[in-house]
Amino acid sequence: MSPSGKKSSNRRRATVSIRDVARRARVSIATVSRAVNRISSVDPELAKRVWKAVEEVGYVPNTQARALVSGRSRILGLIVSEITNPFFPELIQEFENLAVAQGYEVMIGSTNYELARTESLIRRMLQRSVDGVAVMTFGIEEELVKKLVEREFPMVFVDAGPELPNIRVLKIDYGEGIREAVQHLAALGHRQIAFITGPLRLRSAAARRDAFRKSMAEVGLTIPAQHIIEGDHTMEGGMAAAEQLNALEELPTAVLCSNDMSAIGVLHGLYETTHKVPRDISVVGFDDIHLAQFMLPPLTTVQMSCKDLASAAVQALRAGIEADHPKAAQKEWEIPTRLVVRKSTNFPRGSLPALGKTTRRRSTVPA
Amino acid sequence: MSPSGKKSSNRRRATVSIRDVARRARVSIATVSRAVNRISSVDPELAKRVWKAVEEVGYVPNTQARALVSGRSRILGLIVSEITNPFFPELIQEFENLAVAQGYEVMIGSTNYELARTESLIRRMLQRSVDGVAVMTFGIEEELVKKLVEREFPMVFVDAGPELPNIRVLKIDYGEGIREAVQHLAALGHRQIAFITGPLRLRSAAARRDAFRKSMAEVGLTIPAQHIIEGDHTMEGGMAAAEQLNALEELPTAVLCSNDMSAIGVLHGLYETTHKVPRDISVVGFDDIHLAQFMLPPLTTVQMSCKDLASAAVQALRAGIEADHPKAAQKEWEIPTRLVVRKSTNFPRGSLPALGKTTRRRSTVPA
DNA sequence: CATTTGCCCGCAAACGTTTTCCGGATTGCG
DNA sequence: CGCAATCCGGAAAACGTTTGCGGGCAAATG
Repeated sequence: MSPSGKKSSNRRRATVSIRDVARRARVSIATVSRAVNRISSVDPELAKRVWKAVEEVGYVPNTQARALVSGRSRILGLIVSEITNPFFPELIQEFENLAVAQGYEVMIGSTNYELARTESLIRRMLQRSVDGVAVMTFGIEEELVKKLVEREFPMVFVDAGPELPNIRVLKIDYGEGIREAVQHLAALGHRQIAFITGPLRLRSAAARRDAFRKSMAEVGLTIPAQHIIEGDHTMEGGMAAAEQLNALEELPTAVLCSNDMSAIGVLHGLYETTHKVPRDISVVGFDDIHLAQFMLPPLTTVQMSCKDLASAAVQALRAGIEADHPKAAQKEWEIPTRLVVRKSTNFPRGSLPALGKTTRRRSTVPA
Repeated sequence: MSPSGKKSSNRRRATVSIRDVARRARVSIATVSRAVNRISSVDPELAKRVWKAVEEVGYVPNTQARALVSGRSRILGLIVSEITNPFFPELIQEFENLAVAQGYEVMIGSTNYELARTESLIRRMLQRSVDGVAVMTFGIEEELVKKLVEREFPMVFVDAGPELPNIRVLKIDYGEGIREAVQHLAALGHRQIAFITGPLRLRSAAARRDAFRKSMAEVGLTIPAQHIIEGDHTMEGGMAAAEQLNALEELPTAVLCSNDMSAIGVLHGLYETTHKVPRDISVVGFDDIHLAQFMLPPLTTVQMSCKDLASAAVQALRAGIEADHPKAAQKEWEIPTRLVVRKSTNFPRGSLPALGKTTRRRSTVPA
C-alpha cells in the first residue's frame, strides 16, 4: 500500500495529502476540504468520518497549496523599529501568542529606522503575501504606506495613519500616564523638570513631548528651553542627554524620558558624576519594559502595556482581514497608559535636609 | 488590455503572473521560469529579453506556487529559548540579515523553556514547510529532535546534537573565554571565585560550569561547594544567587556568571548591600550582550559573538539544504569566545588598601 | 402520485509555479 | 551533402488545495 497518489514513487514526497483522507473516508476531496474547514453545509455524520480519517492517516493540510488557491496565507506581518530594543521582544512575544492562538503565523521585521530596510521588509512581506501588517514602529515614513495601500491592504498603525478604507489605528493615550508622572513629581515638590524626547521625526515622540508640555502647564510649571532635550530612544542618546543636563548651570531636580532605554542611559550618564539618583535628581521612564524594575535604582516609569497593544493590534488586523469580523467597522482602538512608581523618584534635593535615605517614598501615585 | 489571464475578471486577483511576462517577451512560461531562476541552458539573448519584460510588467514570482511545486519554501526556522532575553534579539537580528541576504526568509519561535510550546513551534514550522531549522536554545529536549529527524530534515544545534545524516552542530569553545576570565581574575589576585551556573539541565550551562572548574584547577585554585550556585540565566536568578552569596560566612572576592543576565541580577542583588562592585567584589558575565557595557559599572564579560554564531548557523543550514553547497560535508562548526575587560572587575578587596578608585584597572586581559 | 424544492455531495476547474519530456533547429563531422 | 549529435525552447503534467456548479436524492407540496 503506497502512502500517496497514483504514481507514488514519483518524487521524494512522502507527505499525506487530502486525497489519502478522501480515499480512507470514502468521500471526495471536496468534502474533506469542507469538513476540515468546518463549513456548515457538510453532514455532521460525514464530517465525523472525515475527521476520523484525518486522525488515522495523520493528515495536515499543505499551507502553500491552501494559500495559493485561496489567496490568503494566514500570516500576519509585524514591523517594529528595533528588535534589540527590549520593548519590542516583549511586544512580539505577546503578539505572536495571540496570533498563533487565533490560527495565524507571524512574520517579523525590524526597520532599524532605515528606509531601505523598511522597503525591503515590505517587499518581502508582500511577496510572502501576508494577510495584513501591523506597523508598530511608532512613526513610519509616509512613503512606504503608499506602497502598501494600493489594494486596500489591511494595516494597523500606532498613533496615526492615513485615512483609508482598510487602515486601523491604535490610539495610545500618552496624556494619561504622563499627566500622572508630572503630577507625581509635582506632588513631591519638583519645580524644575526636564524632558528627554525621542527622535522628533517620530510622531509618537512628538506626542509624548506635547503631553509633557500640556501636563506641566496644567500644574502651573514652566519649561525653560534647555530643559527639553532631543534624544533618540537609545541608551546612548540618554547618556548624551545626561551630559547636556550636567553641563547646565543648574541641574533640574527631575527628568522625564520618552522611553525606558533613554532613562537607562540617563541613569548611566549620571553614574560617573557626583549626582545620585534619586537623592539629587529623580528619573522617570516610559514603556515599563521588564528591565525597568531591575535598574539601579528600580525605575519609576509610565507603563504602556504591550499586552494591551498586541491584543488590540491582532484584533484590529483580523477586523480588517475577515469580512465578517464583529468589529470590522471599528477604526480606532484605545490604549491606556499609567504610572508605576518605583525608586528612581524622590523629593527634590534640599527639600528635606538631612533626612536621607529612610524617607524614600514608596506610596503610589497621588490622586 | 486586461492585465492577466484569459478570463481576467474572474476574481479579485490583480497580480501579474509569469504568463504576462511570457506574452510580453514572446516566449513560453517555461523559458521565463528558467531565465528568472538563472538556469544556464537559456540563451543569453532571450534571457535579457525576459528580464526586460519582467521589469516592464513588474513581475514578482509567487512564493506560494513556487514552494508548492518545488517543495522548498526558502524559509529557515530559528528557535530560541527566550526572545525577551536580550541575547536572542541580537542573534535573531544577525541571523535574519544573513538569511535575507542569501534569499531566505526567517520564521522565529521562542520556546520559553516549555515543552508544549516547543512542540507546537515545531509543528508550526513543519506545517509551513521550512527548509531547515536552527535550534539555538542552548540545550534542547531530546524528544522533539526525534519528531523532526524523520525525513533527514536539515537541522543545526548548539553544542551537541544527535549523530544523524543531516544534523550539524555549532561547537562553542567555552573553555577559551572562561579560561581568560579566570586567569584575568587570578592575575588580579583573586583566590575565592564563585560561579553562578545556568539551569543545569541545559547542556551549555553544564559545559560552562565544567570549563570554569577546569580553568580554576589550571591556576591551582580550589572551589568550595558553596561557591557553585545554580541560577537560571535570568536576572531574578542572579539576584537570588547574590543573596546566597551574601549569606555566606565570607563573601568571595569575585563571581563569574554563566550569562550576562545573571550577572546583571547579581549586580542588582548586591546593590542594596554595603558591598560595592568592583571595590568589594568583582563580577564577570558571559555573552557580552549589548546591554553589558551600559551596566553600572560596565560589565567585564566573556564575549560569544552572536555574529559568529548566526553566520555559522546560516551557513550550516544551507550546507544541509543545498546539495551542491561547498561545505555540504562539514558537520561541526567552531565558535570562539574571548574575554572583554570593562569595569566590573578589580583587585580583591583589602589587597591594595587605601589606594581607592584611581587604581582601577583598564588594561586588557593578561597574557 | 407527480412535481417542486432544497440540501448535500462530487466533479472539475482553477491558483502560479517548476520540471520532465519531446521535437525542431543548428552544428559538426564524415 | 547527409547524418548524427547537441542544444534549447515549448507543451504539458504535476504540486495540493479551494470552490463554483450541477446533479441526485429525499422531503414537501399540490
